[in-house]
Amino acid sequence: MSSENENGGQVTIRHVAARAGVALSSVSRTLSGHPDVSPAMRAKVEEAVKALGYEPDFLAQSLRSGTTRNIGFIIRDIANPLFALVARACEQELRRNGYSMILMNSDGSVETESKNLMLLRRRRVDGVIASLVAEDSPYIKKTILSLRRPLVLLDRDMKDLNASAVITDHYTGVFEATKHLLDKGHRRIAFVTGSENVYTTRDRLRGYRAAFTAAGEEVSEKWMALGGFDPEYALVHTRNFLSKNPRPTAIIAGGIGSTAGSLRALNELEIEIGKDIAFVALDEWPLFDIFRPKISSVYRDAQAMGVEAAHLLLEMLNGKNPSESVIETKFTARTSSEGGL
Amino acid sequence: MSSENENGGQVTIRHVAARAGVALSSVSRTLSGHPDVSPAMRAKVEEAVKALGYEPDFLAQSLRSGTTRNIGFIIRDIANPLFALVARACEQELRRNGYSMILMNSDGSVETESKNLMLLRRRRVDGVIASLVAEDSPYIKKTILSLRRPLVLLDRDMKDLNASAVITDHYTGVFEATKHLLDKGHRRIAFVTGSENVYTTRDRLRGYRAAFTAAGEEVSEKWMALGGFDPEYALVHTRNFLSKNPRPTAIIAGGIGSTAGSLRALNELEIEIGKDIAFVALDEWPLFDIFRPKISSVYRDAQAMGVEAAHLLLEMLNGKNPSESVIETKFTARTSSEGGL
DNA sequence: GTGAAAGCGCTAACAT
DNA sequence: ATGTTAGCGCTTTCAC
Repeated sequence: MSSENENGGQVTIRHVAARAGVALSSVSRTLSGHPDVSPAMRAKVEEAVKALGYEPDFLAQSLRSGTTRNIGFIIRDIANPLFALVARACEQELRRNGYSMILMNSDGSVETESKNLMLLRRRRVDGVIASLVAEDSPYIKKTILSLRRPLVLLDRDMKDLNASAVITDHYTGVFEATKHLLDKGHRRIAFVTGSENVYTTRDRLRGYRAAFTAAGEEVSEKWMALGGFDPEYALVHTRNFLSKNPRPTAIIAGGIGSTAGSLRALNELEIEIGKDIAFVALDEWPLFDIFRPKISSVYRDAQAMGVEAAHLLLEMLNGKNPSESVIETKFTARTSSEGGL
Repeated sequence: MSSENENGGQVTIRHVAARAGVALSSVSRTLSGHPDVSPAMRAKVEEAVKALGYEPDFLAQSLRSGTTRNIGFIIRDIANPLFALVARACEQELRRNGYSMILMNSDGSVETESKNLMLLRRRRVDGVIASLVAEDSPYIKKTILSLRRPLVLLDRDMKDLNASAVITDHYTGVFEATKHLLDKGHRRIAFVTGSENVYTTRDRLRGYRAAFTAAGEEVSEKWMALGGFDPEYALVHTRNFLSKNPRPTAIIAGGIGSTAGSLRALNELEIEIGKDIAFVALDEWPLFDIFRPKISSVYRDAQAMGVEAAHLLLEMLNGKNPSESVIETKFTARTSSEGGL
């Protein structure tokens, strides 16, 4: 089973050829399933391979073929449970197709993200799947263009990139959630999430605004805090909203980090969701189903995102043109969106 | 910035040498900071590198040097929030030291895990960090021995492996948790978690048993369900325990998956933790702090585990001998461990 | 201080 | 059907 001989040195195709008493190329042909190989040759080579525990060197094969069967996967933070689900499904699907995943966190920094992309380029990955920190950095755009490898974006919308994308239909879910609140009579509906330099926020915002318009109500910038996906940002701004008079009667938190921050602020101030204030979370998290009170949410299938991303990339690796795949969202009203009025 | 010329072909050290009018080896020397390089040479080479956007090929360097600066990271499931924290911290730390992480999920299968290890070997990773599915598979052990690369185990205890390990002192935390319950008067304390073929469970069980012994009480196998870390297993066995008469007055769930399953069963039966039954969770999860009622827990610092794992591996890569690093645990009593009697 | 050449492990084109 | 050879992009002797 070992691919190293007793000397500690690696067993190469050379050793196999020597032991079998044949040429290097014959070993290579046999192993790669070339048609022109006699049964006698096959037997000799297979014996030697087994006896020596030979194992082809992926590195050497890569240098030769120009293809590594490695895929770069860049996200802001693998500890975000949504990304973790995407990553798991994606890795499984890539693995089934003979690819490995190089994981890199961009830590919310455009600079780190850019460095990661450049490193993946130097590592000659066959493709990249990425959830970019921001869409509006010319620096990132330049780095991406220099990749010259198939790219799949996760929930990002950028022009002139020749990339595929898995995008979420946030609009529908957020529209329904906002409409639900408006129908109940809420008017001061705070919206706390990351900034508009990612499609995720823009599409959610579109749904939020559209629901107000459909209800014949004015939407106010005053109740929007669109500055960061991290819990700290949501904590600070939720706190701030709640100190106002009058304060919001409902809160929509976009993403798991924002939800965590918002709920922390509410806890701190001993404001009960589903009673003192209505609350809706966009995206769900582990043990979501046993959280009490039950949280009204806009759900999306993160696993499907991962599988789709892998498929889109595999298609491009097979020469197909870039394309888009849309993941749907579903709003479900539960206890947390009651009360508040 | 691009490392490809207008022909779409890769820019190699050859092109740089040609443009600078020098030998290949001189370019290599200049770029690798060799001392014997004249300022004139340096200038010529640097000009050519910049003009052509040359970027050394990691693959070719790897083949030459025999070192890839890639680390394999194998876990059961990246979507487990604890592993996700470990992975994030580990990736950051490896990246800071010039290494990349190849992520593989073993999906709870010894066979997948073994295949993953063999693939990492073929990919010539410089080292492996792994949280193995089981310690008692001779097949896995054989595969690991054939790796012949530095290995760091996460919360696993295996002999004759020449591996480093980050292990958790579950004993202390679980002892305190069990003692806390015993002190309150609980005697039927159910313990639901994964099987004893991993150190994690064995060390927790040791703490559980020791607390009973210290209290002069007998521990009963009847209240142990040590068969799987997945929520389904915990769901089924918690349900089963609760159908007994008399039923347990307290439950300890080991791991996030088990906790999820147990809590689901309790919800289903409308048994309130902290009131109808006492509950302790081993390990915490995202939004744990805002979960209500507040859950009594045994906490460990997952980020520290990731950082430690990276450090232990880097040390071995620097020729040091394998060693162990211990992560402490801390029991905190909260609302959920009240009631039940 | 610089260049020429060998070779890391592999595959494919070209012989025979 | 099998062997010989060149070369993927790089670094490192070894000459000069």
